[in-house]
Amino acid sequence: MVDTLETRELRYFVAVAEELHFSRAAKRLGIAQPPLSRAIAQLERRLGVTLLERDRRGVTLTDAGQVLLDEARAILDATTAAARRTRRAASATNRLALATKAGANHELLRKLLDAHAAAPDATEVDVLLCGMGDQARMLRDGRADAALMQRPFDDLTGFDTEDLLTEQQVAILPAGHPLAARTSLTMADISDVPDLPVARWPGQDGTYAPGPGPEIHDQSQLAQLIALGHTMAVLCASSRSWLWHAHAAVPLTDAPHVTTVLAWLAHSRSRAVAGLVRTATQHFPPAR
Amino acid sequence: MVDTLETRELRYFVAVAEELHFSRAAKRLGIAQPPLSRAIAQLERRLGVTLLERDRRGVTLTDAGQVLLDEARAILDATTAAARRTRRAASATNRLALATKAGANHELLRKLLDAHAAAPDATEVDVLLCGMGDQARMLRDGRADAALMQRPFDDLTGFDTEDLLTEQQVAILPAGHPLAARTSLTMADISDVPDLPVARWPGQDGTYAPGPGPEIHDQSQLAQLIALGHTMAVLCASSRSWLWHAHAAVPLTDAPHVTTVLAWLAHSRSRAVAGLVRTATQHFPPAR
DNA sequence: CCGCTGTCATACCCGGCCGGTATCACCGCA
DNA sequence: TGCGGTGATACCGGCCGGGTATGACAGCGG
Repeated sequence: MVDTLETRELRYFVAVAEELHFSRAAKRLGIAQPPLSRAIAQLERRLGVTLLERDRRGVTLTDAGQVLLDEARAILDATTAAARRTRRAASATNRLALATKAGANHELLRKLLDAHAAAPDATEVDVLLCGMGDQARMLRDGRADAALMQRPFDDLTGFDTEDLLTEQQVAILPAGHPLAARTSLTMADISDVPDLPVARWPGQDGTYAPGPGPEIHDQSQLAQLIALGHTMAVLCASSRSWLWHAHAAVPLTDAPHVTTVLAWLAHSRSRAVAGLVRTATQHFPPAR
Repeated sequence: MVDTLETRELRYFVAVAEELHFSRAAKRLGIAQPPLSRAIAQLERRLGVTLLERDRRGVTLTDAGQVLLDEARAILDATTAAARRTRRAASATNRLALATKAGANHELLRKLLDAHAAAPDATEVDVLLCGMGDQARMLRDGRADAALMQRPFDDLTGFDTEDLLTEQQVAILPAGHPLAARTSLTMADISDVPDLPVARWPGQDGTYAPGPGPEIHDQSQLAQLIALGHTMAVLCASSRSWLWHAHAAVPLTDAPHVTTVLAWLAHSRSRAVAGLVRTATQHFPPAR
């Protein structure tokens, strides 16, 4: 009845719960099937709960099993994150890993880094470029100490944040398109333009929502497709910095504003992170 | 080099890191000292990091050790929470544990429970009365599924919330006191009243901030002390419901408003919680 | 109806690891 | 220079996790 879930048990359970098949899970874990069955049975006995319903035709998760699956995944992620953070704290002492989207926020990042470098207690900053919402993952799994993220696009739960810059969104169009001549547009104007379907970005699970527009992986690809007149995109105003001559940016009056924030793990006790946050609050509009 | 931190290792490390003394830690863990030393050494070898500096005159934590201590505590809490949630999911199926402060929010709680009971998919609700910010702990460690908490007093990080009721704060005074005759007060009016020092509540770590006022443990004690004319307190307006004739409540014009919120664990997948949240959003002012 | 296949559970053995006791190396101290 | 007290080391025994072999059982095709 003691509630000491060993991570080994959790690893085993997650494997079985994901495969819903003991033999496959055992192979995935690199062990034989009987020890796996025994380990799961032992876990169930210790918890006093049946986690898996095994009857003819396969294995299914019980409600309790589903709960434990979610919890176990979180715990296992936390352990690997803990190991990484500990190693980083030992090796990269007095360094700070800042995750940011590749190819955006040049000026903002420059301004932040310059301000930080000028601070008296400046720590070295390693900038980690990552794509499309990888920042949250890197922050959570301990590879980064802080990140530049965007509200309302990114999932900020579990993070503390400091607002850095709020900006309008703009439509990026081929320069020659009729809509590019307008001084402003609305969301209604740009949805369902037959010859310019809006580009689709992957969601945070890596899949694409259905739609007519092309599937975009990175910014250079997007720039190319827009210049060719195959698509258009909605981006925040600072994206203007990397536009080509073949591009046009038109403000969107009714699109939600985008706030770039400095994010870090809630309850962080890192002195380096605290220093960066402090310079950020000092060099960017402190309150709304 | 593999990053599989076993919870046993983490338990051991936390004990040593907290005691800063191998023998005491071993006694606390119920094992002998040599296996403990070996386990810690093994953990350090596997991580490739020295966590503890042992030289003459005791043991101290390295920076990396401090990082791992924080992480390990969180992970261990998560495992016990996981065990509890799993057991509750199996036993109290289709029930829901709602944590709330003892002795507050009578009307609000009644209204919420009535609305929930009237919903078509009503699950049974177990109300857990707890004192002074225990709600957050019970939510985090899996003893409760949802809680009534108050912004800005309670630490809501890690929770999703739904605002239920925003109210003014009032000063609760002895009925006979001169200030009780006023129709409104400001924070300046009530600070530093020599004969009525403001009562002190414990912080979320259980300690009291220094000050002249009496240390308060619960509401009945506070009521008694106010009625005796020994202290005063600042509470949200709904506290009027339990006032005595010997009490007087005067609105505070410049105190921050208090919002009572329904809180639950972010990323919760519980159907029961979702149902309660749905009825809450329907029966309380949906948006500001 | 009967093997055949594939599932998970059971039985049994073995080796490694965890925990125990005994001891050492070292330091501060009287 | 003993003495108390620290953590580290040496060694041993039992337990438990992992392996192989096998069983119980269901679905299925002949």
